[in-house]
Amino acid sequence: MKAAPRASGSRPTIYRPLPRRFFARNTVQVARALLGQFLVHETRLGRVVGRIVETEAYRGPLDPASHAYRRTARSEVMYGEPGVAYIYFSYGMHYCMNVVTEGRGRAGAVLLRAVEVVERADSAGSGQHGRAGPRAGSIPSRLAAGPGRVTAAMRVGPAHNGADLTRPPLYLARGDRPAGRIVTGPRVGISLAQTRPWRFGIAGHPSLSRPFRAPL
DNA sequence: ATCTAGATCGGCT
DNA sequence: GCCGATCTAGATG
Repeated sequence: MKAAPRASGSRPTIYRPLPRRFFARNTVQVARALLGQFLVHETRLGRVVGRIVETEAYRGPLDPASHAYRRTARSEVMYGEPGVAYIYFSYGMHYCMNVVTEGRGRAGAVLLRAVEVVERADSAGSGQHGRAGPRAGSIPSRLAAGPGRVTAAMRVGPAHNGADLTRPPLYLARGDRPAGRIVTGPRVGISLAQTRPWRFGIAGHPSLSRPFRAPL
C-alpha cells in the first residue's frame, strides 16, 4: 500500500548521499539536477531536511555575475574540489549556500535559493503546551523560501565554508524527480549577465523565493 | 585609507 | 512597490 502523498511526494526514511561525481560536471546541468534532491543536516539537536526547489548556476571567468569571475581568496573554494560548500556573507545580514561544481581548477557553483523544509528536529510533537497549537506537526512552506532563509532554516553558517557535502553531518541526498515541470528564468538580484537564464525552479511550488515570469 | 556595490529580507508608505 | 539595516570583498588612491 501507498503512504498518503505529501505536497512533494513521499520521502525516504534513510538518505543516501549523492556521490562526488554528481557535482563534477557542467554547472548548469548540476543546477537543474539538484531540483528535487535533499539537503540534510544532522545537528546535535536533531536532523533538518529540505527538498531543493530552486537553484541558480554561477560559473567562472566568463560569467561576470559570479564571484569566481575573478580568482581571489574568497572565490578560491569555487575553483577547488566539487561537492564542497561555498558560503558567503551577503548584505551584512545573511549567509548564502552554494555547492561547488566542475572539476578541480575549473570554477563553478550552484546557489541554493529555496528548499521545502520537510523535516526538522523541533517540529515533531513534544507538546510543551497543553493543547496542540497551529505549529504542531506543520512546517511553514515559506520557511526556507530564499537563499538567506535556506541557511537560517538549515542551520548553515560561515563555519561550513569548504565543508564536504558528500557525507554527514551536512550533505546532499538523492530524492525523487520533481513533481512539476522545471521552469527557468534570469538570475535574481544581479545586474550583469541578465540574459543568462540560469535560475531553475519547480513550477508553481509554494516554497519558491518568488515567482518565475510566465512563458511567452 | 577610503569607497562602493552587492547572488537579501522584512516592514511599511 | 520602495526603503533601510548592516557588513565585507575587492578596487582604487
